[in-house]
Amino acid sequence: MEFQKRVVLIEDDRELRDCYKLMIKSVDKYLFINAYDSCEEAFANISKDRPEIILMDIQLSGKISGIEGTKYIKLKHPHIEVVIITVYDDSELVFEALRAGASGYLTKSYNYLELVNSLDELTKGGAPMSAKIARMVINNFHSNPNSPLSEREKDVLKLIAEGKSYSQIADLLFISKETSKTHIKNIYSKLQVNSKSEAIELAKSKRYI
Amino acid sequence: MEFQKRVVLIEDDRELRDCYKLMIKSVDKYLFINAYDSCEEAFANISKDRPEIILMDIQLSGKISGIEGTKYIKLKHPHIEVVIITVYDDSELVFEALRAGASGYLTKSYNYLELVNSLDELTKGGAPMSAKIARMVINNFHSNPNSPLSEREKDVLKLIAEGKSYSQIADLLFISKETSKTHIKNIYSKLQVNSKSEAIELAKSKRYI
DNA sequence: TTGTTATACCGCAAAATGGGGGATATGATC
DNA sequence: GATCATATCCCCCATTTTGCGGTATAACAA
Repeated sequence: MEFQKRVVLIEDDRELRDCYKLMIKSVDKYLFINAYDSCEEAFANISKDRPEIILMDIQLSGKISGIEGTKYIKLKHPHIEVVIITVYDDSELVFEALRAGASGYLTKSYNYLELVNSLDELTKGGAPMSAKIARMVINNFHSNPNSPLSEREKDVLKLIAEGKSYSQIADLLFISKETSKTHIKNIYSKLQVNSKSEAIELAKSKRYI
Repeated sequence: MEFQKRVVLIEDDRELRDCYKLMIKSVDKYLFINAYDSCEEAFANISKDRPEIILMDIQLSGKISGIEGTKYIKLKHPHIEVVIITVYDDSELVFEALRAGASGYLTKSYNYLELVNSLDELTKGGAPMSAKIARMVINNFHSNPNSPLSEREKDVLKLIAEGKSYSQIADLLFISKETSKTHIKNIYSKLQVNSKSEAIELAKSKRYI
């Protein structure tokens, strides 16, 4: 049937693989094409399988990790939606997977409804995420409301972080070069640092900007 | 009842206000405290109301916008969870709201289940988002797989964007200063620019890094 | 009244930058 | 086997930037 979404699964745990397979097969909207236990195998068959959605485990026994695999897929077949399924919710791993091009990130569960809802979310243009992941992703945006920097100083520091020089900042903010230098001196003194890189590092780690 | 979450609504459309009020009142888990049509009024009563969740419209008739209001709340009462409810899904507005400290972002709907599910998501530590918003947020992470830069060059450019000097980059990557200069020269030539700021600007706008 | 913010100026020595040149070694790709 | 991309390293040089030391004014808030 043409309206069905073609789904491929990459997961090296046999039990989980069978479980997901059953869940997907039971829904009309999705057409379960194949399951592989490594990216290598999946990629060898990708032209034949023509998946629209790939469910990808992140820790795989093969040479290619789920993150590397995601990068490869988005490079060669950008229209394919990759959803990560994993037990790991380490923040760096999550953000790496998203940077690699994943369209969703689910922490493993045998819950039937959760998986099907996630596929539905994806199909209607969403980005399925488990609750904890969603919070991590949102928190990534939050800036610290207790920044010691004034609004103007934040403006200046943001431009510093974009690689602008004092003179460029002056031009962009319609102030003199000396004023941008003064702002930067004040920023350094507030943050107790004495170079651009330290200021950027501290401000980013504490989310002052 | 102590287990109930205290909810305050800030919304200046009377019809929507009544609608949300009814929805929230109908669920045992949530205690509808009050509805206001401006941040000013809500803030005047915040110590009395002691809300744990604030549902906030983004375009308000008062002087304080929903985004300003969110900033204020997260500054003075960081434990309060703010969820934005709005008709607008302009990407800059969404990201501004999230940077301001919002824990969720819902595009308005009179759908009962959607609202209650969202509050439940929030309560269990998630970040409720409408499908389209979730995708916008995730897309914000995606890096361009067609970057002309090599992995090493990306490493170098990322450090440039952190304000590091050639010598600092050399130390961090365990290469000589001359090598970092060579990488940067190659980056400039690939991106057709000739300064740090141009390289950062172009690379960020095209998501090369 | 004191403090913060935003603006502006001067001088100076050290550091960084951007451009020019050239070099070697390792892979992959053709 | 030739070519290309990548990653590493070196030299020179003029110009700009940076960081630090000052000082100063005007607005506004606590």
